[in-house]
Amino acid sequence: MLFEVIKEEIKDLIRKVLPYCNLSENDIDFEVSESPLKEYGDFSCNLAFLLSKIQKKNPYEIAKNIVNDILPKYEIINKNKSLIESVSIERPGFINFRINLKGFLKMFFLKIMEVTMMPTIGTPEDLILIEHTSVNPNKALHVGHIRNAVIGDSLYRLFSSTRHNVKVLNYVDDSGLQIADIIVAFRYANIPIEEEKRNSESKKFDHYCGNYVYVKINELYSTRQDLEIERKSVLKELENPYSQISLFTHQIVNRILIDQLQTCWNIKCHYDILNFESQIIQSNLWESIFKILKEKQIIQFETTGRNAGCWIFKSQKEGDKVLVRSDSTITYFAKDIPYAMWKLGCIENPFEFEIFSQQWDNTNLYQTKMKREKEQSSSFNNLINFDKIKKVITIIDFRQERLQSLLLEILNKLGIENTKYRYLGYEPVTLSNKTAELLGVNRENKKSTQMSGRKGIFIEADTALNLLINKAYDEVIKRNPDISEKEAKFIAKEISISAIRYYFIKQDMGKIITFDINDSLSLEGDTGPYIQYSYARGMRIIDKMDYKIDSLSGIELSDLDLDLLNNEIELITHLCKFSTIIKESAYNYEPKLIAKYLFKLSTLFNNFYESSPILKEVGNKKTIRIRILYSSLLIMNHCMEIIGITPLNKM
RNA sequence: GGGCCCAUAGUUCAGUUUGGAUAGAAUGGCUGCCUGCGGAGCAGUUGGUCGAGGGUUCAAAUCCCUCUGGGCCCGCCA
Repeated sequence: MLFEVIKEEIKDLIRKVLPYCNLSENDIDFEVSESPLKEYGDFSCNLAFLLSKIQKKNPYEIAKNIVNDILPKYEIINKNKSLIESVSIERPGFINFRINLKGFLKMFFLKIMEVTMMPTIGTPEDLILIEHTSVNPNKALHVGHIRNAVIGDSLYRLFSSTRHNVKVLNYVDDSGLQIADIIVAFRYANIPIEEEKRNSESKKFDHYCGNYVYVKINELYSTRQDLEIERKSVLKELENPYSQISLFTHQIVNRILIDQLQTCWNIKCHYDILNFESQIIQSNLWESIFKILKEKQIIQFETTGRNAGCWIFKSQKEGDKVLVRSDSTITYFAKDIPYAMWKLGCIENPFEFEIFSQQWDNTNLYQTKMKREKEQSSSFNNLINFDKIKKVITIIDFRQERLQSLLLEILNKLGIENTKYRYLGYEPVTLSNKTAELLGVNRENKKSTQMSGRKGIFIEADTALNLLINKAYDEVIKRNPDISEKEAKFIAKEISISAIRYYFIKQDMGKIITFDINDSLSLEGDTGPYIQYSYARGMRIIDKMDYKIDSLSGIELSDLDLDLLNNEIELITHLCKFSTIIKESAYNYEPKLIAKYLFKLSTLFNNFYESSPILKEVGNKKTIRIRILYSSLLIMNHCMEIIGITPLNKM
């Protein structure tokens, strides 16, 4: 906040210079940025470089002219009121500004409440829908799914804490091929529903289905053609919600889904609504949209060629895409169209909302159900106000990017304003060679290995989390020999959640993450636990303080008191960027910016901790340091909340 | 064949959207620092022709072109 104020002041000053160069504000798009080195002052402006293009003169000469002639001649800097202390020029033509340090620090301590406050960006009126996780309900989540969930959940936290109204959706494909495979396994391949020998530690049904049943049935398909035929019939029967198969499938899906959600809840992900694909099919939304697509001639019936007998969409860029097969069943892609339109609120909502279960944060998780007669209808129907939807964000693997752009193309042709619809793609998580070898995969000359549920090549999310918990538990016991087991377990779990969430959030979404079961699960360095540790150290000081200060209300200080150490100034400067970072992160949908900011903050805080003792300090110096301490912890707390890291007082 | 993404220190990555000054972290290696508010830490040191070549520019890791290497997508699978 403060940071922006200073930047604005410098920009204002530059704007006043412009007329003397025969330019107006609209002619030129100059920039004021932080100087990379202290010797160059605090802020730099690139105006002279831009002018040199227009005036065809040396940028250094132009800068010299501005700083030495124009600024003093017209008394543009008001020394008494300004935070700008001095202006200098540097080759090859930078105009550098040094701010008045004492003035800046005074302002910080005066406005400390504003600096540490979470900025408000949205209004509760703006409804944002975020869809994430959406894992097929036939297996346990693997580490790749965690990336999706953590990105989505952090965005949910980011938008919620900046005062938006956010609802989180989780799409459950309970009528597709993957669940059909599990059903075939149980019904036609004599694979028992209950695991007979519990030789694995896990008792979770999703692990059994993903690790054994799904892999086994895929092996069987290659030798038993009868099973392939059964799969087709299962798929067909799933379209009828009252068939025996559908009812059975419903039970199996629910068991797996609950186990999957348990994993997500374990790492503190929040959801609001489960959207079952079977419900979308039942709603007959597709039929009405199909009709419109035909009427508007957005799709065509193919009579010749390899797609003969299908309804297809001819995309400008992406070629032909089948929506309705020649046997009149609809494709996965086609099902996405009504769902997207429902999310955007441009079709009448056929669903009501029913409680599915409670979740870890004591909120209700709802599921969509077909609307019943009025007198029976659920009381949760205003869960989503479809008129207020401002943004629909879908977090997906980059591999589905093509389908998403096809979807946007169709929405566009339907005349739907598709700027509200935003898909956020991320590159997948692969396994390092060492980790792949542990799973019995041998691929030489490869940098990493793609995970595959079908082939059984994956690291389960629960496995990774449990490994971390054990590792953290050992560390907690080592450091706190007298701790109760219950507390140690609690702390170990919080540490591992922070480690795993931070690990998946800090990296750029456009980069493949190569997961290594040993190297990726670190508790030191640029990690979540490091951040928690810094926070815990800070909290320790507050515990030991002989008196408590009750607020962060601003204080006025004399120049003498503001003789701070470099470490302290650096920390304060960083604190002042807080709201700027939050805004940037929300604007660009980039939670990683907050992770980066938070890590730097922790590092600066640790420096402060090492170099600026508080408890043994006295007088104003102590007051100042306590305020730095409090504001640091407060901002750390805000950022941790967004990443989903629990602040700990002890670890 | 068409399209998208990636390549920066031994390793894992920031920085590329919006060109800017001496390319930053973490980790590993080496060296220090606990009678001090917690050593999951701090300080120091080691380590880089920014995949290659060309172009634009006062200025290129960043923009443009070509090439190389790696990954993904292009199903009547989901």
